[in-house]
Amino acid sequence: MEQGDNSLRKGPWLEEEDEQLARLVNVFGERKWDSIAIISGLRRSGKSCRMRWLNYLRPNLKRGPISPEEEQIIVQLHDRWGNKWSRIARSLPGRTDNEIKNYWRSHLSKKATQSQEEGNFHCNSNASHNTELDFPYQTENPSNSCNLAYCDIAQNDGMMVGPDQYDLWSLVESPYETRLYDHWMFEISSGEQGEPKFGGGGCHNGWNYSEVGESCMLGSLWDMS
DNA sequence: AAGGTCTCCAACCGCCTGTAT
DNA sequence: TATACAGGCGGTTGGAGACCT
Repeated sequence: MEQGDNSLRKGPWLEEEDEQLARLVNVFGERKWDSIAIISGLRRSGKSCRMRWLNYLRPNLKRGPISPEEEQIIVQLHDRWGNKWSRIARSLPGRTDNEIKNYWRSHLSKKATQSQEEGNFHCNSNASHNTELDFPYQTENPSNSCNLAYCDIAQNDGMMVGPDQYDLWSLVESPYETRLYDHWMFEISSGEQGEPKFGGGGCHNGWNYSEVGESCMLGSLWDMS
């Protein structure tokens, strides 16, 4: 599908293209995709570069089949949010929205249709109140009411990690991170028990949380510093 | 073994939103 | 405030491999 010298390349990525893109992203970060596309000399669109990075090259991506636990989470969150794949993906570190979308279409949509016809496919009350299913990254320590919001922030910054893998305090080591941390702690402490400050927040099993990630993203905070 | 069909998934497309000027 | 541009998102497509007849 290549034409003249000025035409953009399409189709599968070559190994050399992947390497070149990864180099550029490591230098410039996950932003300015059009610029990265031009500088790289890959003759790919910025969108194509972004897609390739997010869905394939990004570190910490999980490979391999979706586990039954992940499937359960997908089903549950889809039941709650519908086709909000990127939002669902935020709850599954290492999985991409594209991957989840594909998995849903190929594995779960039929199941859902069948079960709905049988009247038993729905987020049942047991599942919807199961903290582990709702919030898979909750740690063993319930005294830390920040886990959920913290996890969401990490994912919004493209760091696909859970609290058990990530050093919470490393967030406060640079100026912008300090602002993020201050903002985050403020939002957390502003939420009242059982009364979420943001739409996605709430109180589960005595835990208080708010989905700070939706209103406080690192990208915008960078610009504040 | 060969041809047809199905499944999966990487990649593209177009629309929408947010941000910069 | 208006406009242009970049990025994000969900829907769709096309190709490769698996499976079936």
